[in-house]
Amino acid sequence: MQGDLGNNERVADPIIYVEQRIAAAFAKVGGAAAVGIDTAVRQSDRADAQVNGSLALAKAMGLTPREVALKVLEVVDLKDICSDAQVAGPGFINLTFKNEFLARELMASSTGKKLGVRNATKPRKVLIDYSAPNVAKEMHVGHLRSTVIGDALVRMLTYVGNEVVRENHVGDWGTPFGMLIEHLVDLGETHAAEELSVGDLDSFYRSARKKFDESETFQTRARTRVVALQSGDAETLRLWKLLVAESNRYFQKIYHTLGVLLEPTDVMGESAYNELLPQVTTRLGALGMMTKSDGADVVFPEGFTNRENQPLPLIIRKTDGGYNYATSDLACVIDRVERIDAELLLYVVGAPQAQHLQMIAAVATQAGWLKAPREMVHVSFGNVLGADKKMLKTRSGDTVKLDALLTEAVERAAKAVAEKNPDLTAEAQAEIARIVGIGAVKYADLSTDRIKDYTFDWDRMLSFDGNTSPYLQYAHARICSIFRRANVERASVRNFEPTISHVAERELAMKVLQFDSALWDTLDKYSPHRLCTYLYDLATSFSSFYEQCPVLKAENENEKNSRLMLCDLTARVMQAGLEVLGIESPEQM
RNA sequence: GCCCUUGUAGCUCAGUGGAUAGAGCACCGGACUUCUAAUCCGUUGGUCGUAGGUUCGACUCCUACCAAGGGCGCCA
Repeated sequence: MQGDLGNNERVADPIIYVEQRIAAAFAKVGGAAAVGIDTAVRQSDRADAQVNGSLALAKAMGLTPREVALKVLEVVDLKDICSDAQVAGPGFINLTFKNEFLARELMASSTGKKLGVRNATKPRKVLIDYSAPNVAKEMHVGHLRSTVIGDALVRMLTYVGNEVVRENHVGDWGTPFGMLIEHLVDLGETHAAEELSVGDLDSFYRSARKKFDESETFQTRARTRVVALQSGDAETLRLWKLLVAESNRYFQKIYHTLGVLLEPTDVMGESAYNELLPQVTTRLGALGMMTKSDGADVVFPEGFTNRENQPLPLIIRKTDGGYNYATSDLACVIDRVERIDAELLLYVVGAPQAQHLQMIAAVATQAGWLKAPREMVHVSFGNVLGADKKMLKTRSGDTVKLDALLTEAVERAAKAVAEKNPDLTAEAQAEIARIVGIGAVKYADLSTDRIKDYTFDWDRMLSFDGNTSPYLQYAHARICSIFRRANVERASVRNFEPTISHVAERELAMKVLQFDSALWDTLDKYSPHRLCTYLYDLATSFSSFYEQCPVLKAENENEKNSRLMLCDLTARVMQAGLEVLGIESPEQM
């Protein structure tokens, strides 16, 4: 996925800006030899940016890298951009940007529509499958990552101009519903609804399970009920819908607390694909892809083997004639491609499903349902671990309920707020605690590489030091505070072209201008932690600036306005960055 | 047995084929009559799991091995 300049948004990142000129210079110097050479301009700790292409090109041209670099510098025109461009070390070109150039780029970012972020070159219709809780089961910590990562991707993809379709693949069908409905009948609808509406889904499920395990007559009832459900018995469906509705109401409550965009209309439960299931078998049959194996209808996609090194089947129709999740997932692909016409299908699903999803993709591709440029991507993620390095559990060994987890987050944050800022009203404290607590949980989840497991640690995620959301939020709040003190409207400084002089101003300016690169880099890999790392760097640069560069007591009016402009832009980037991660930015803390 | 993922400082984690591998915590030492010290600045700390290979150049790409976790036929 690529960014584009065609949205009236001038590219703000000086590194991207200079890249085009450098590439042209390399082509001029190297001619045919330069084709395929990486001329990318990169961030550097020795200068504002560095160019490495000379080292790669030298051999093909029969010159030393330094000679190539000198030739490139002869050809390239950087007068308006760089104050310095030097060959260094074995043949790197170190670039130093003019402060006036940085100031112009800051203006472009400040007055642009999206803080310098480019729109997608070709906006796509993107479908995101995420969250996926189960009806009549509590949402627990296992649903956290899918929900939070999926929500962040929705926001980021939307921000750069894609059309995003959210789908919550709720587990609302299957054999457990026989016992759940019978349990509902036993309790009486009113009482059952009460129990479900207070969110005590686990005990409901456990009681049903217990009866099922202990009573043969209950088992028989449950099995009969499953048959009735699948054959569309009206009364059974009515009871089933009751369960689904109560559960969805509860999920929505959690989503609201968590601050994710999922709505009831985004629910596309497994049951939604029931009518498509027979079509999956007939279409695969018509394509000649299905074979009988041990009584079941299966497809053998290429490249998958089992324990005995035999071809591994994807079971489409079980020996008993029933369908399973593979069938349902294939129906999903058909629906998403043919009805919704999504071009990119994102599955924000745990890593253990990798092979299953690969098989689904393989079969769907072989069947001709998934054709380039349509693509299916597994956005996989690892587990949430406790301090013991095992799956996070409560002290008593139960799964951690999401509801309880979020409540505790806000409580812990409230304690910190009360301690640090007791002068605020109770209402203000509660609101800040909510934003900080929820933000901390989400940020902890988003800020490490999603592919890895991560260790859940209250103290660390709520700390104001290090790569945490409170630290980022604090940077934002401090800026808001400056404007409150100055009694200056934020918007009034946005057209002021700043003068960059202090080294800390420069550092901060460079960081602010990298928002676009950071966001696109994040989208490129569907890895929100990259944006987190950027925002943390931005906050660090700001904190350093804040220490060294007085704003309200600047030496003169120009310096003061310059710094106010830089502060406002920093705050806006921070706020926008956090927002696409699904995290709010309080104005005071 | 086959396949996938992970392995970086005492701990938690970043790291785009480029120069001297970076943060935070912890440890030690500094800075509040100051725009929020919920902060900042400095010191200490590394066989990048191991061994080969590709390359001008490897934490990064390839191969093998070691370790941890996960997956591998009718649950979803």
